[in-house]
Amino acid sequence: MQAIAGQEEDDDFAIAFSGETLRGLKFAEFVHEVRRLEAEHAPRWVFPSVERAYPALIKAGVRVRRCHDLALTEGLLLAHEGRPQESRSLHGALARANGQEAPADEPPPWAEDDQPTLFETRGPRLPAGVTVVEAARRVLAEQEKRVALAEHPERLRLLFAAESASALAAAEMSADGLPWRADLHLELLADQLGPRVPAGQRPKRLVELAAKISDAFGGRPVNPDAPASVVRALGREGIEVTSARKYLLRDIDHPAVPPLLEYKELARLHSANGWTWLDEWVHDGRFRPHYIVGGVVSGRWASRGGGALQIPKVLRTCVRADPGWKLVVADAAQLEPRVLTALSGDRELAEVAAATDLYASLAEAMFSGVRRVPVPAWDDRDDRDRAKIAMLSAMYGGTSGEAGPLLSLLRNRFPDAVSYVERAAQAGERGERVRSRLGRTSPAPSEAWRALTGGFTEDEAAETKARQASRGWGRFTRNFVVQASAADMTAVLLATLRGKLPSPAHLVFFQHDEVLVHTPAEFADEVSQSIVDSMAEAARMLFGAACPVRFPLHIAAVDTYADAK
DNA sequence: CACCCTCGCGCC
DNA sequence: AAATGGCGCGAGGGTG
Repeated sequence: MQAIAGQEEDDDFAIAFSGETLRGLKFAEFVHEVRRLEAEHAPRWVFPSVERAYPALIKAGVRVRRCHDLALTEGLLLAHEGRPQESRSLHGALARANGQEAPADEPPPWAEDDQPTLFETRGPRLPAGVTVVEAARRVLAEQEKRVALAEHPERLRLLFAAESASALAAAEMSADGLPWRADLHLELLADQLGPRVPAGQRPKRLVELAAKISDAFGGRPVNPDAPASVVRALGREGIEVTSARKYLLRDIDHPAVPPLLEYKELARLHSANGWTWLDEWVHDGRFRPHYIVGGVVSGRWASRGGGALQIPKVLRTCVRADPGWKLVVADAAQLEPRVLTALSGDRELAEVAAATDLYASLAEAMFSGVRRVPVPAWDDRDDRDRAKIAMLSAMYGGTSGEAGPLLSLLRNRFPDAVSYVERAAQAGERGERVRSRLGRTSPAPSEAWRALTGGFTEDEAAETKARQASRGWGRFTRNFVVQASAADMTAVLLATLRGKLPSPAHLVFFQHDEVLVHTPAEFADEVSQSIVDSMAEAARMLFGAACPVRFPLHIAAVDTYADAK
């Protein structure tokens, strides 16, 4: 069963279901109808945009199980068809369906200066006389035609369902919020930075460290917040560095370095997650960031405001379950190399991936039987680290340091897996697009890139620049096939899990390969099992029942996020 | 003053 | 010698 829901104009809403269309509904009536139809029929709701429409429904106390997000699917389809820059909104898609020029997209809701009303009412309107239901129906039919033209329509349909469900999950997570103990956060800030100071001022501990740094430079004032100032100060001491980055400073023997490193760490805490952040982002014991589903080209999520996907490890102690509840934290162990294994069908590597610690197992496969020559540079790293470098180099395109020889070894041992990413890299170097397992498609390189790489030239410098640009895009497409397929998998995982969770357990956080569920303690085991089952289903839906690759999870039911390892 | 860029670093 | 992918954010510092 399918229901179409959208905002007609200004304050009027419409719903089409089972041959009937209700028009001119006021918001309260609309909410009532959505709730009723959801309870009686649990239809697949077709929304012009979940991101724009669903938060208002959640706020009104209504949640739905299934949906089709026309904007997200339009974006995926456009990318698949090689025109990712075109409008994905309902009016844009309708114009295209009618063979007209699509109007420009309106800004996304998170980029708007003032609060939108209930649903989005601004931006280009549908043509006069066209209702939102008619437009949605037309675009939906058009999408189905376009999907049918794809090489793997069934994979795209799975992607659409997973991405649409992810959009529901994202809106719900924003509304529910991540449990966050502001009191513990405040304690931690006072502990490390000193008493609270007004915004724009340096906390006591940073003032002390800045003084120490200046003293170590002979009393001349140095601004540790300004990298150039630090570089100049070191220069005066006869130490030449190209920047003030942490990894460079670490190797310098100078009395200013220890306080500088400590300053950087605390200044980061202060500016990124200090009192200002707490005031702005944590209310009523919840951190409520805004997630953007598919906000990254590879299909990963992005977030706007609050740095939701960069919660520093030191603050995870503030993420605590409510009394009587638990946080079930699950992360997919080494997801990307496993995805590569499944994508490439490398049977040898699949055997390696049977182990929970893939890199340790890979080290065994790569280095047992290799006579160990005592090379000094190799002695401070163990085999597991080397195996990891080899694998990451395959997935990221790294060649520096010892990555080159290690990658060669990996290629000899696992030619199927390595050639999979190398073919993707070569396609990128030629300016071709590549696809994930379910059909997420990389954008084509820019015109500037084509101009740079396309010409023939005698000029050696230009030749070098062209090759650099070409290789750079190859690294992007090489990584894209893995990262985007991992995003496919976690989208399916999220969609499946969302449907399995026992009420009132609910998702509260998702980050690339990790989910957090907030649940009454007595359901924690059931929730853990739901996550395991969802992962298994996701693997089967992406790669088929015969795929031998294991996708193990680290799962823990904890009181605080900091306790999950 | 707004705007835009680079740097540096947090996360995966 | 070099040339490891994807992000968001705040501060500094320059420009108009």
